[in-house]
Amino acid sequence: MGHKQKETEIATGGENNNLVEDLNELMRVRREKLGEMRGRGLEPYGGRFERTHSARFIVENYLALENKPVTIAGRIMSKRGMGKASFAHIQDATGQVQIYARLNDVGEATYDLFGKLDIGDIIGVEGSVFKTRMGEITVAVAKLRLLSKSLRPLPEKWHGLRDVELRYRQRYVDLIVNPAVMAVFETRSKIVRAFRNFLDGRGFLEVETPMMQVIPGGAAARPFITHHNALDINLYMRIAPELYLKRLLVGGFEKVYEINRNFRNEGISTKHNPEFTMLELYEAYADYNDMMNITEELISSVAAEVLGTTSIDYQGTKINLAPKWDRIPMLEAVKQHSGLDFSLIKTAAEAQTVVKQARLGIELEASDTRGSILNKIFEEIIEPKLIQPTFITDYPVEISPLAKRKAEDPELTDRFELFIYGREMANAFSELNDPIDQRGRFVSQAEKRRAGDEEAHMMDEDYINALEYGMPPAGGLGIGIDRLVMLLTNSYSIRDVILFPLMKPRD
RNA sequence: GGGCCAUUAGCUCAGUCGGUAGAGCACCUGACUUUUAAUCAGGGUGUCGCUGGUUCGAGUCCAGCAUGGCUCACCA
Repeated sequence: MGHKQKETEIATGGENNNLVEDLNELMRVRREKLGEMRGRGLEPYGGRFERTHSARFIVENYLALENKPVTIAGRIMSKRGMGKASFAHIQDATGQVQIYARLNDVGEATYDLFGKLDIGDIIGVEGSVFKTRMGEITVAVAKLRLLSKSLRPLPEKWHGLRDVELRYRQRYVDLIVNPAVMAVFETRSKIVRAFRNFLDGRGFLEVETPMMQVIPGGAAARPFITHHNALDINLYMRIAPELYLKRLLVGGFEKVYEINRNFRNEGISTKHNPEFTMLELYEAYADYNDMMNITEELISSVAAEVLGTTSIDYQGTKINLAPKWDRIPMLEAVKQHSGLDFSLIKTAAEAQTVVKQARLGIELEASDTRGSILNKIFEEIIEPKLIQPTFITDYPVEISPLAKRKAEDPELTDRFELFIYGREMANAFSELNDPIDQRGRFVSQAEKRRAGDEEAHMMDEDYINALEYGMPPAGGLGIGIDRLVMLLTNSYSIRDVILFPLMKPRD
């Protein structure tokens, strides 16, 4: 292997690059070509390049462009040399187009350069549009410029990059060789834009609230901790923007929303990434019924706008997103599916006994309350069955510390969650605006915390302070953007809709 | 964190009973002036994830570790 290293040293191209790297044959050859080009006065990393057309535009507008000059740029994705003429495909953001170089047309210097080009190199091409004998729309090269020399070989041309670990770790390669991946992220962008358009059109104001918080509130989750050096204090990455957005309602904003990242220090799975994107919106003088209506309209209209249909296929299951969606109170859903009538159960002790007798296979803890037991039954036996969009309403107060109690039953709240394909897609409620009740809820959460529940809410005195000034009654809604994008792009894993999902570092 | 599975060339993958490393693409050399997974002739480019162990001999068997996937737990 000694001789290989010596060659590598020679092959590194720049005069001031004396690094001896352990390069394989493929990379060594590319560096040699780089050095050779520099030696002939050709700069392999070009600058500004003005294009007149995109690949797709040329392919879709052949009649108008036949024999017309075009200037395009992109990455070489395939190459076929035939002696004194050569073909290649170049790819830009819109797709691929074939290019054709003929020795007689371009001259020896350019043809030689064309021959030296590798798959992966980025080039600019000036030429005219024609159709080959086989009928493929092609740009006949007149001038050629190397814009970026690629030093690493791309994955194979028809299997592409399959190794999921490499795909996530080196998303840039995934995007180059797997067009479907780029399409997913284009759709994601369209979905988010459609959300904003919808809300802006209804008079909502987009705002930004702190990502770094002194008290991480608004959800039950373990936060990430970080440190501010100058202040010498620990801060938490937010688990939700909720309490800040509601402070804005106190301040007088009446319709606000935020689409941004939340961070939760919990497990990673096909449905969980430590950072994920949430839409939260708040509307003063509205309630959770208004939130159900807006959820239906938002999701169905975004699907119609981005996908052109409200009837989608997710992992082989047909899902109909057209309104209206079922609205079922949790008590009723539990009664239907388990036969247990919680309206007759008044205490935690009764609930414990009844659930054990029913042999539902649900594990309970001594600390479980009537409401948390009800929720466990729901999550265990009903949630997975909610394939078509379904609102489950009226959640127990114990697991809803920020939601308004139902007027008819103070043990329940004016809250719903939306389920599609057995997954929670949205969570919303009539916001609790009674500062005294809110303080009581925080106090009982703080007790849970003391008892070891790391996910229980923390007391937030400033939030209580805000409520004491008076918050208008309001409806609030949260939608998990990543999960919605998964649904609308038929993606199996959340990692397929997040450009750079968190991966454990190598080594 | 538990269980199961995977890790071999740049990529996609074979590798039998433990006997000293294979294919396709890519790449290199040559031929070819409208090709289409271009074709034809020739060339194998490797720390078999890592560390130990068993063995005359380990890609293969055993143990530990690492990374990833699935799954359960936790969550959105």
